[in-house]
Amino acid sequence: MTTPPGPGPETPDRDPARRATIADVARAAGVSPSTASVVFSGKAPVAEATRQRVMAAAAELGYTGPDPRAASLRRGRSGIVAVVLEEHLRTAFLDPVKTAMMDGLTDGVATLGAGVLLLRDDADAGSDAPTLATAPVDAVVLIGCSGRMRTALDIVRSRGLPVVVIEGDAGDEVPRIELDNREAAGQLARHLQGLGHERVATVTLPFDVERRRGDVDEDRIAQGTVEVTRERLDGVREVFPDVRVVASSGSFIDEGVLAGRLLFAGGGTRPTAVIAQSDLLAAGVIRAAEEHGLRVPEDVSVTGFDGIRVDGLGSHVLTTAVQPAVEKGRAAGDAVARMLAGERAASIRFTCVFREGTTSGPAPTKTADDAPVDRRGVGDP
Amino acid sequence: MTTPPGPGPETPDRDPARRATIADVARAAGVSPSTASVVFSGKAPVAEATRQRVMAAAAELGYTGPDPRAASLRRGRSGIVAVVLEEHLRTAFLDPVKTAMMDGLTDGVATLGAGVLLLRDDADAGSDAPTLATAPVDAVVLIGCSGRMRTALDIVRSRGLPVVVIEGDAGDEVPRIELDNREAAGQLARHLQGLGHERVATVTLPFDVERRRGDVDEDRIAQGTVEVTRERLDGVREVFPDVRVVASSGSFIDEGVLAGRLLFAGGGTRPTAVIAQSDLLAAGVIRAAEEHGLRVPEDVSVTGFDGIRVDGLGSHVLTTAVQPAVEKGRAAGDAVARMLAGERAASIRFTCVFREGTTSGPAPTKTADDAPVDRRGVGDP
DNA sequence: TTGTAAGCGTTATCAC
DNA sequence: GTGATAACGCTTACAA
Repeated sequence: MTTPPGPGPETPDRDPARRATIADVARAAGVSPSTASVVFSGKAPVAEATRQRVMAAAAELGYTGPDPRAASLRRGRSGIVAVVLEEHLRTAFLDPVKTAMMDGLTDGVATLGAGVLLLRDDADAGSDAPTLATAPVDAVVLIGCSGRMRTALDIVRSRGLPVVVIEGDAGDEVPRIELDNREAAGQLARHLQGLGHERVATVTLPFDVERRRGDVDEDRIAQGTVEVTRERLDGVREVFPDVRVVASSGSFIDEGVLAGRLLFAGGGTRPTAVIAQSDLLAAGVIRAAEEHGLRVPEDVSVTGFDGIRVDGLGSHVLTTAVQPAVEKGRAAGDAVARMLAGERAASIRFTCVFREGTTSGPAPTKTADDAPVDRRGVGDP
Repeated sequence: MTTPPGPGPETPDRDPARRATIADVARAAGVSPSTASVVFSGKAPVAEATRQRVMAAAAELGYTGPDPRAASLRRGRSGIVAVVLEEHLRTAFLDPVKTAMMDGLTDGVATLGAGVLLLRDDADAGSDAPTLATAPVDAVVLIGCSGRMRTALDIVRSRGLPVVVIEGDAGDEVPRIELDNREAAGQLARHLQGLGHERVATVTLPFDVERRRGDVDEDRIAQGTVEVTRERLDGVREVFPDVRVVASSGSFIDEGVLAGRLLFAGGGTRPTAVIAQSDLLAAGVIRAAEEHGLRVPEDVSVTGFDGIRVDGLGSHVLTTAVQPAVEKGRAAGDAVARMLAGERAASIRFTCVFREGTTSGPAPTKTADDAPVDRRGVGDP
């Protein structure tokens, strides 16, 4: 009685305003829902004739495949991996290293059949944007290591989601993808030492969420929460214990310029070599040096870190530690995949490759107590 | 009978290996599931005492809130908006305009309580990554206008998802966010015309998915599928109908360099002004000009498009059309929000602002039939 | 190869 | 303010 004897299956017993469901399709095709489901998932063999009938019915009803929401509830998987960045997207993607990493990551999770949901670690109570606490994700990748990462980590753990950390320490339970920051930085420092440099300064990434610029004292170093910064600094200090430490507020060319001005314009003794903790910072330092009439590498050597292509470096080739950024991302994706498969993912430590460029050279022979003359007098009143 | 008289609620009638559900919490708290649900959603008033009991039970059971998958099935919303990019992520995020747009977009969708899922328009059958066809998203934002966008559009429409297009034409049904490309380009051209330029070339974005570099003939222009490219070109041709057209394969400084070399090294007559369709291209053109010993703007004027900050431009300030990239993204987010709310979102057309910089100047006075001498002889054998 | 049936964990609705 | 009930749309043992 509920099904009026209409002129065929094209008059099914359902509200036409409603979207068709797989049950509708099955009914129209005269098969069971499970068969229809299998036709779409391909998880079991189906007779070709049956398949055709189901597809035809689907086309007829405008059914375009299983509702992902229902499927993910049933399967217990959403096919989405959250990536938690510690900053504004614009900022995150300004950093070529992060971009490369993201690329590897999307690759990595794609093999697992997942997509990447961008999340910020400060998207909290205020807005009702999907947070780590509410997003339908299967796993989480944490990038960076700000203080807020602890919060993120707590949420993730209480949700019981697999998690991988890139460049950060989340305890032994959590697999991490890291770099031999200390060793690579040490190598750069030794390179400069071999060239005879003694008055060396280093321009670092931020030490903490405050991201304050300028000279840094021991206290702040000790209290720093950003692992990478400290590791790279430690590597340098092994070689140059008394290195002057200037912090930037982020990995940008402009920040490098600011730090460089501080180093070169200041009245004190100028360094003959600057070890920047990123290529972008290094590019800025070089620019600042040139602003002050200093030649690179004749008057001052500058090294970077990352091994990315930096625009605006002119003909310089940066002496730097090349890190496998894309691979790092891919490794994170793989680790997530493994955890989702129930395996235990191990932490991975990647190795940087030292690359000698044209921005480092022999230390200038000392003429006086001071550094080379500022040929353009920019720093003078 | 099913609940053994254990020593209290901490011995609930459930498999302890399973994650607690809201039903478990409700049972432990001695309330109904609906009440427990309301405690978490806050969608209805609950007595404080009840609330406390539920929260306590949740804490006890390690329940951290509703399962997003189940909630999204029930609600019919996943809180996720897909963003379809026409390229590799790394490539997409290399483009400052896109990054800025993405930023605005995440802002825009956040007001709606949604996150952004990154999708590529070629992530198809091959892998089983979540595609437009299978991702649990509430709405879709299409960026760009490659040929593959049509496919994406078909999928989206058959799924009945709200969709917004940024910089592309998807028919009148689909709200779009666009720019006054033609007018803005025309303005730049008139600016150069006013400065006396006659031999003008333009370096364009790609015309089609092939992205072939080099001089372009009428046929290819006519067959071009990329709206932006054509619109900006049209604007220029209104003023300079015979402009030489050189296509790049993307908005990159390097591409600008290649195009610039073609223009400046070639034996033919050199342009006195180059209208690049993006700031990055313009930066490359400038670099190429300087390679060839040409001064900007004395020997050749160069204009860009976008108004982003370009690193590596030295002291130049680009003459360009400044587009409101972040606003575009936010507008897309807003449009999606409106559509999700059942309203009909209108298309929006943003306006660029002409900015005169230091890279454009009066046309050099003609000395011979040829362009200024290549002072460094780079182009000579 | 196909069908039956039992959920997946929530939340909207409505009655109390 | 709280509770019973019925979906939401699908998948997958298991049985036939």
